[in-house]
Amino acid sequence: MEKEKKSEKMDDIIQVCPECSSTNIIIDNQRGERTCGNCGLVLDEREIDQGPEWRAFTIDERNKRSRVGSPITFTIHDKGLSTMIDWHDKDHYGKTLSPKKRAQVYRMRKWQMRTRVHSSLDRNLAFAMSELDRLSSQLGIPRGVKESSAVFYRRAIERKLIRGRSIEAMIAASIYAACRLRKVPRTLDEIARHSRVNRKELGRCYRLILRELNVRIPIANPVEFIPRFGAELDLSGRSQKRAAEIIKMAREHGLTAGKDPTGLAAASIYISAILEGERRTQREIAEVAHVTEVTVRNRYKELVKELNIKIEV
DNA sequence: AAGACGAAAGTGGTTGA
DNA sequence: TCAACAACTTTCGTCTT
Repeated sequence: MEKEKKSEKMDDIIQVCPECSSTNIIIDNQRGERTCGNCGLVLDEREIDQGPEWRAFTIDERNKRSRVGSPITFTIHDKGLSTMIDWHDKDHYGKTLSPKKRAQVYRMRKWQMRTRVHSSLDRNLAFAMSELDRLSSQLGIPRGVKESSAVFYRRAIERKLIRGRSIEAMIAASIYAACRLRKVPRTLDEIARHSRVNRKELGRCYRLILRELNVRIPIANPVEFIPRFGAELDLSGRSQKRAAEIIKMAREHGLTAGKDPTGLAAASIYISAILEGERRTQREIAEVAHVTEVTVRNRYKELVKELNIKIEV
């Protein structure tokens, strides 16, 4: 019964394809596209996902988890879920409320405000989230990672780690942790530069988060830096791929332990760029990798020697 | 003149007693 | 808590292209 109603409604929405006037329109909820099954024309790229909110494994689960309300997000201090009581003393027909009702609504509003933003925790969160917004947009951090940062921060609050530390520092550390976890490498320096927190404090907060929240984050893999550095140096995909291969070889030879991953990435890029005939100077590479020429040099000497790579000048 | 190279001294963080 | 330690940086003079 329900289902029939729904499909009827769907038919209303779907028109004929303007290109070939076929009615065979395919809806791809995964990609959020509507395409014509006949000629392949994409009709609409931003179809609203009408599927359930979460993954469901049984039919029962699927029915229970229908989509309601706006999607929740961790980046708004109350996850976007709190109720709003509007300030007009009117009911929803537009009639003025009786004095008794009005007093009641007034009290409700008052408590609403008190419980919502005015508790110290939420004020903290509200401030933290605006800082998160600012930082992540300056650093160009993708949405998913931003959400992870928010989750870290919330957990940090739960464990009472914030008191006595600056919100800015903890937010910055949360972002760094999220970046590491989600493999969107940003260095401590980069984050420190955009926040008012110095590197040292940031590092301390980061380690605190790791320890107190029991997060295991794999050590940064130099390979993850290659696409970003490569793009900044305007290197071809071939060179980047080759650089990644060099890193892999280096790891097999046990050359990566204890070394600065950005330095390794820089050295492998230097080598691969030469091998692919796209030579970049050590200084250029050192600059985008935020290490010194000397480090690039040392690493690359080491790699060339240990891996028997021959470089023609 | 710019880039590459390497030595020497200094710095900040980790480790083990 | 402190010293030893490895990795990295800064600085600078020399060599190569």
